[in-house]
Amino acid sequence: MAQPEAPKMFIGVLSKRTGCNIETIRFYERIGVMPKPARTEGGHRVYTEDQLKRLTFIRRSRELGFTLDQVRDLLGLVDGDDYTCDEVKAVTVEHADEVRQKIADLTKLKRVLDDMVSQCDRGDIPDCPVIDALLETRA
Amino acid sequence: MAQPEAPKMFIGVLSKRTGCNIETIRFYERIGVMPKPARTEGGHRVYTEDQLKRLTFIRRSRELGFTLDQVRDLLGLVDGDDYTCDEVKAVTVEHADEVRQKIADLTKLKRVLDDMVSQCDRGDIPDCPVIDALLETRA
DNA sequence: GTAAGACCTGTAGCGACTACAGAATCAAGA
DNA sequence: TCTTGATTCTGTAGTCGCTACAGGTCTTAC
Repeated sequence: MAQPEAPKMFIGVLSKRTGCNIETIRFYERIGVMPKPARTEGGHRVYTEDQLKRLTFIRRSRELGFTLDQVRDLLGLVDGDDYTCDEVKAVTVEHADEVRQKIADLTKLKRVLDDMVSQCDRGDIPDCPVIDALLETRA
Repeated sequence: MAQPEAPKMFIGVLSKRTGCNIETIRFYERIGVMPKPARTEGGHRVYTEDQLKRLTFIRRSRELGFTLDQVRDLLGLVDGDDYTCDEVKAVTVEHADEVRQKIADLTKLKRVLDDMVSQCDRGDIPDCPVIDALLETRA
């Protein structure tokens, strides 16, 4: 029954398959969101398909802007194995709300910046409305 | 002509008048965006109104999301004293553009999160569409 | 056997602060 | 003048999420 051995999944392959940079993978291991993988005799990390799945999960979560703490929460739920949809939803809704707030803040900001710029069209004179605005004490 | 001495502006007062936290003021001094202020005999920092103006400028700029590098640029222009409105405008437009991009990115993100949540309303069953989405390999 | 490439550990850096500890100074009241 | 309590001082280390080395070892194809 000796199967032909599949080539071992080293960190470089994992990196390519997940799009997650090698240094980052090792960093995730160090902080404990990724488990310590098996090693070759020489000490190279060898990963399983399950670990690839986990890293994909982490990476996707990060792309969606979850903090590593939130990722830890999500992983904790999934690891627990008896998570409910509601629990996961709670984390997600919380995050969505933070994003909403950030968008609102940035939108306000953008308006102020645009206003400043639009007063700026007087060319190359040194008297600048942007500078004036920046020197104003906060309302 | 000996005027009654005005009370010296210590760092605490500067902090309150600018809304900028004391540690941050010292940090700005260390990295060189704020000048080294005068000192009392005992070594306490004493600030001038000009320095308050400068800190206000920095703080306002940071509130508007300029990076410290951009703030340095702006200060460099103002310090040079012969800056033109166009130069200042360039920095501001560049920043406004970054903000626009950030808003666009976050808006996309928010949509994905909302989508995920909206599929989530099945209650407390463990099979969760958010988790499924996170496990998917990127498109 | 050799050589190129991938991998290893450990440490330090980024940006923009923030948070101490432990000592010294300042200013007002008794 | 002394004391007290608030403020300030310096210096260092921590935050977040990586990223970038240096200087070595392992794997693998030729």
